[in-house]
Amino acid sequence: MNWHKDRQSGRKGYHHGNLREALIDAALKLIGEKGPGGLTFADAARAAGVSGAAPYRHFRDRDALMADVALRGYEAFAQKLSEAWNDGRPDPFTGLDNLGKAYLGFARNEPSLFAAMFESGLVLSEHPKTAAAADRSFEVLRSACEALAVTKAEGQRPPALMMALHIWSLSHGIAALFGRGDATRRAIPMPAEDLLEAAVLVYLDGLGITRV
Amino acid sequence: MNWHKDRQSGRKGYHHGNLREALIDAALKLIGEKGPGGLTFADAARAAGVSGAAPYRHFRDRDALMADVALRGYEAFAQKLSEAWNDGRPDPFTGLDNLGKAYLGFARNEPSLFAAMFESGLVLSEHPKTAAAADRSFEVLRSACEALAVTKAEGQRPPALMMALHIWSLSHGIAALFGRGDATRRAIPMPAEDLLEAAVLVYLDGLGITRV
DNA sequence: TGTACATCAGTGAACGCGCGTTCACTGATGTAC
DNA sequence: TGTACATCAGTGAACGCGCGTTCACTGATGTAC
Repeated sequence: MNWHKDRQSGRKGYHHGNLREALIDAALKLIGEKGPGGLTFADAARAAGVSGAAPYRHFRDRDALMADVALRGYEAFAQKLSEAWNDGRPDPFTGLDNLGKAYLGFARNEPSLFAAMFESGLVLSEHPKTAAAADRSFEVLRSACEALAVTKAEGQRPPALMMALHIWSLSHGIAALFGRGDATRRAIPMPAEDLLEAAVLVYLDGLGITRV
Repeated sequence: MNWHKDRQSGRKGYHHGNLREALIDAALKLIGEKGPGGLTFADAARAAGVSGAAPYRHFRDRDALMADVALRGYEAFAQKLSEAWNDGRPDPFTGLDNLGKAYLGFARNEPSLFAAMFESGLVLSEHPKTAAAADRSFEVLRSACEALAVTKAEGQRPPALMMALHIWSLSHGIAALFGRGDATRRAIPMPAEDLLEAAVLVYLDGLGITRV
């Protein structure tokens, strides 16, 4: 057995084989344990089982590693949101509701990715690939709002961009304040999902968008 | 001159006289420069012009210092919000609008305090005084929502707690995503204040609360 | 008013530690012929 | 099919640095008498 791969460490010997991915995984675990500020290059190397110099073959510095973690985060996020929205099936209202639940679910189930994406102090304009992935996940929300807007007669449609920014802010605020998966969550007397669902219903009502 | 106080350093000689406050000020500056994660005990001591051991006379550890900064933050925040709300004068709608603007203004003008309050990873339940101050600032928002709710006939009034949580989340989401005073802000094609004002109007409309 | 004393805020030197970064190196892999 | 060589991923030792924390200490302040 064990011809090509060391099953214990996941290494092939001198060469790791997949260090880049291993460092990202390690970073994710460290962010989960100590927050985005607790991520160090040395720690990630240790967790991946390589020497402290090895990460320099793959990332310029700690920020580049963080940006890559955030990139994975945004990609997974867009995926989850997209699945939840499901092209507005069975109907846009249900779809948007699922979208909101997916947003909160992501914040709760992937607190490390969420932190890397939104709380690591990354300047997105310095990491274009990460910024593009972030835009793609926002695009899901935006097209959902588009679909809801067109349920209204032309001329009375609210701007979908505004709707999307409103609902994004609402979801994000609830996730950041009340929907976390760690000890920094603030307690409220209801599930975050219910809070969001109620807010979105009231908001859509205010726009005159109601279930048929 | 200079009988009691060294005007240059703000010190009285061997004894600093006001080290606790000086450390909080220093911490605030450091958070502004390097983010909440960039705050170290040693740095704060250096900025306050004392030896590295001196802070231990006033704070158990770095977290205790951070909690005190956040406490000051929440106190200032409650003050600003309260002034903006102005007991619902001239009318609750204007008051709530001003309240929202004050929220965003605080996030923009006091990014260091804002970060200490919401992004430092502080566990509020471990710092009761800070938690109490946070509650007091939320209370301003809650009583504003109460005042708006009672403009509706009894029996049709939305629960003020829910309203307050919704508007808080919305304000917080907009502040965190689009309303920052630093490079981590995401660009949108409108002022954050306008975005929030529009959202609150739509939301109140959805609750059937409209200006008379 | 003066003096002796208790209190306590801040000193500065010391310690161990972990981080970031560089460097010449070594060993595995793939490929040209 | 075999061999020589280029490539390059990862090593491990080294460096300077700054942090957290402890310690016996010192000097300023206030107060009891």
